[in-house]
Amino acid sequence: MSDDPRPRPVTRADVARYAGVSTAVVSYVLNDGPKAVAPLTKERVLDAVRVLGYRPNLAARALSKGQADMLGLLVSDNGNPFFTALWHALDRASAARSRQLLIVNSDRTQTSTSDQIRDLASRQISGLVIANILTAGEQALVENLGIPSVMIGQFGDIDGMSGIGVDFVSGARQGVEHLIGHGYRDIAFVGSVSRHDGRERGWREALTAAQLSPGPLLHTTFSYEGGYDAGQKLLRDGALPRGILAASDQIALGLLTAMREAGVRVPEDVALVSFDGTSAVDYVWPRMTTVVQPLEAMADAAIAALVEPDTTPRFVEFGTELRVRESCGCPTVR
Amino acid sequence: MSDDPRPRPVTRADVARYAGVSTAVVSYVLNDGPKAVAPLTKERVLDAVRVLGYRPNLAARALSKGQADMLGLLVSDNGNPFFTALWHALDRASAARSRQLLIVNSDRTQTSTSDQIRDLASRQISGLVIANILTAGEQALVENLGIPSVMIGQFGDIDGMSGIGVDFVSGARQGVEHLIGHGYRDIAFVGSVSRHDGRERGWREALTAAQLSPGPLLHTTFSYEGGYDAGQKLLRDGALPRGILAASDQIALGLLTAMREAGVRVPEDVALVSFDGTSAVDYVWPRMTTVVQPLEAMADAAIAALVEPDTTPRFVEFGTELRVRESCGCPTVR
DNA sequence: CTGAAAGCGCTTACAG
DNA sequence: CTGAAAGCGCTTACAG
Repeated sequence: MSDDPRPRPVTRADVARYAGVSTAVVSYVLNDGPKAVAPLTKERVLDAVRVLGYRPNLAARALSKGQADMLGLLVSDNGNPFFTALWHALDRASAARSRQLLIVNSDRTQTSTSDQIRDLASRQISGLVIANILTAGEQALVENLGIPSVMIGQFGDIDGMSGIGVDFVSGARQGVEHLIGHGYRDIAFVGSVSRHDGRERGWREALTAAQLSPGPLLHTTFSYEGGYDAGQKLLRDGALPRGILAASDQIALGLLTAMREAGVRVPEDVALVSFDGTSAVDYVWPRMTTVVQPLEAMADAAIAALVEPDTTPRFVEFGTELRVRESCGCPTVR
Repeated sequence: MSDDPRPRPVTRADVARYAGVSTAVVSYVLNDGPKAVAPLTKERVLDAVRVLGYRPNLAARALSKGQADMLGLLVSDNGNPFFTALWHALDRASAARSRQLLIVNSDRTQTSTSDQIRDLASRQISGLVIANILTAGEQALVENLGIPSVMIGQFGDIDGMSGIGVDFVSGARQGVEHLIGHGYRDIAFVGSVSRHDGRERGWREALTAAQLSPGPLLHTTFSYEGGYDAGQKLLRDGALPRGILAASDQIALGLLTAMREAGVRVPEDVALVSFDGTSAVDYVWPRMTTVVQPLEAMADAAIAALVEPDTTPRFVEFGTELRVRESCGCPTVR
């Protein structure tokens, strides 16, 4: 906290006066347009900017242009490591394009998601990254507001909206095929209830292709607790599968804990492969073999879609990569 | 992405026209001042707002008031779970006071911290939370800009700036005393090189008070890798301590991995206590006994300091709480 | 209690 | 190539 009153900031008018030009010219120089400026005049203006330490008032610019150089980000759970990693990647990508990210967590019980969207709109954001699932009404609101938007990490293409996704089906298949490669024959899937989640389908496809019958299928929440509960259920039911594909790292961590508490060894008794590739699964033992989502590339694509908008909605799908550690039964490498 | 052109938004003038009043009156109603409005007039205005679905343009308001209802947050590493948790808490706290958080990561190599501070200032933020260490120049810049600011999670009081901290000394003492309570006599500390970090002092004090001589002291970086390296060094040096206080959860996770790789059992051979209390240490085995920082309360205090500014800089220190799990040698509870 | 009007600091169509 | 001026949508001192 400062005792001094806020000093009167340097404005465009000060710069214009110092450089002996009009404020319009200052704008032309600073924005590289829309008019050309004579080289010498330009020099004088830039000099004035430097000498006076001028910084444009971005609120004024946003008002004038009807648009701020900020992008909104709607996430559903900023406590979840996957969203944290996603945010991190989006933050880098937007910084690279000189955009500020305004993050809004739809977890907050006080404010409805619709209100949060309207809030962002009233801040004049020029684009919106949506990292959670919207209701039809919320989706319509975004469209009505006319804010360019892109969904990221969703279960698939959603009509009328641009999206960035990952090939869940082949990613899950990669993971299951690796487990099959270890010689395991009964392989379970622990994931969400959504029928749109390709991971469940990928799991089923891989097993069917190998002429194995899909093992236990458990639906749970996308969290550590969800994985823990699912693990306990598997243990209660008796017939433990030899391998498990978890739909997220957090679920896998919960499964790991449940197994350990029951004295079931991973990977000797049950092998695990997770999905996401967040750093959290590198800190446990055994380290998790995981299907990695290329978050950096996905984030870049999302920001690019907003910054260089293209009128037609597009859905871009990225491939995944299997990162082999020890939880699947592979030997330790370091 | 939407095909429609951005619709012309409803403005204050539309509301005024619909309600049959001046735009000034609309402002008085919406801002509850500075002038009183007759109850019936107020009703009409609120009705118009509702009917037209009016939302104030916050860029215009910010320009007019010279201040946006946004707070800046300067963090040094948004990939670090501790900062993530801190951000999460600050996000909640600022939402509770209807402020948006504008986060800036000083990790980004492209932009200097000073430029990031100026960027935030040009967005007309009304306050700044600083979660990293500033140079004297950066600190002076913040003061010159006249932005109310508060440092959080620092190593102690910094003159001229408000701060929110934690009692590192007594927190570390709590952790070490717990290890001493287990009967361990040689207890190491793994932390940062900073002489301002009270955790090292707390460790020393606790041992001295118990008439024990401080065990190995290792300085490393605040990261998983830093902990891993320190662990390897301890192992190389031969004489392993019976207990270790780690200055952060991440360091402790690194130590845990190093011990495991060497076949050293935790807590049977070496007991561990960490500092921070992030959720990451609950997912490993053994779960980490940790000195918890009250992030929610700290975040509330930080935001409060900015929203209800008080002219004189103050330093507020919070206490910590020991969360006992298994890494210290205590029996499993669940 | 209400309104007309100036002002916040930008951008940009228009005129020269 | 440059400038005078209107306009963006608010807030608020001033007048009534």
